Amino acid sequence: MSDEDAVDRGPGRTRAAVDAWEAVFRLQATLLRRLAADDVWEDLGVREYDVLHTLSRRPGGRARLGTLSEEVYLPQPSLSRLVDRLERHGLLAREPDPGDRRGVLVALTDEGAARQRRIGGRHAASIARHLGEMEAGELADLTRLARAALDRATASATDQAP
Amino acid sequence: MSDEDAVDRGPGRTRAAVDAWEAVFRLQATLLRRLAADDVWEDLGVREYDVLHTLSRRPGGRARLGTLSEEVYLPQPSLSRLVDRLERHGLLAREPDPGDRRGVLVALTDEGAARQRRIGGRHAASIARHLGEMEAGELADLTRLARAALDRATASATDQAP
DNA sequence: CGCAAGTCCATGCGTTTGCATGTACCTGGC
DNA sequence: GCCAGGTACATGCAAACGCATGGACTTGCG
Repeated sequence: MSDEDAVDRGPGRTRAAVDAWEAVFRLQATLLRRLAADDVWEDLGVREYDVLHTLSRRPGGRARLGTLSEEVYLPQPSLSRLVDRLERHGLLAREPDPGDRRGVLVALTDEGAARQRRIGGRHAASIARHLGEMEAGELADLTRLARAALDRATASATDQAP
Repeated sequence: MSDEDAVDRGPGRTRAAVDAWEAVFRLQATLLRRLAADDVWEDLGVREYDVLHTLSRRPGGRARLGTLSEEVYLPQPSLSRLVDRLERHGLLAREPDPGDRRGVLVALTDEGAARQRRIGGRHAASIARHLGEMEAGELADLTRLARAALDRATASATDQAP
């Protein structure tokens, strides 16, 4: 995904960062394609499932639309329409937020929760099929390092002149 | 991104795989958003740049459209239109493939190559800014493990009954 | 209280996406 | 050489995306 040399702390430093990004990018891209291709999604897409999944791990199976928007990495207007669709399919419902009348709570219906569990089980198996070949230690290390990188990136998000 | 327990070789095995996928997915998603938000892209998008970049590392700065399509993880019709746009901007050109008259070679123009270098340099710096906080060892391990995972995933793509 | 500024979600609109299909070309068997 | 089947790219069309904006509500300050 990238090129060239740059500043910061050393020349190979940039190269190492770029290599890491490229490797992670490639891994995610091909894995996502494979997972999406696996026939586990019934009639909805990966993004739709991600919303159901995220809601399912929330107390009460509901969350504010804005919150959800950040958690599933989807811009708010896109999520709003996606919720429209899932609502039409009866998998979730909008409710007014009692504490803030501007807000909207998105809630999993029973059918939505059931659907999430069915798909979730198959999806997990699918992931295991694709990554299961890795040794347990490698898998754990990959998880740890990816989380570490995410932490660093999140931390360093504090720049830009105000 | 996922849930539940499943089969394969053990119970925690699936959990470990799911955790790894989730960590990698999150890392890529937030990093991609950050990188896309960094003001280095002039007037084109990440996907457009990816095409220029991929072409730039090819002998002659050209490749078959189909080949390119796989390398940038973009379905062929989508790439075809994306090439339309870049062609309109004068950054690349279509040429007939001399060896196969069905084929189309996509070639970087001089302007396209120059643009790629400019953006590439800034983009690399941007990556270094976001990941540079990591220790060199961690960065190298992350790269190694992501590549290993990709290899395993690619290898195990040989199933499904014929 | 009253109002200016800010937050939250929905919608208009132009662009991009991707599936399904069409057209041109290549290849192998006869 | 010819034709059936396969491959490569383009295009029609419906869906989805995302930015910019609009309308509803909240908050904080005078």
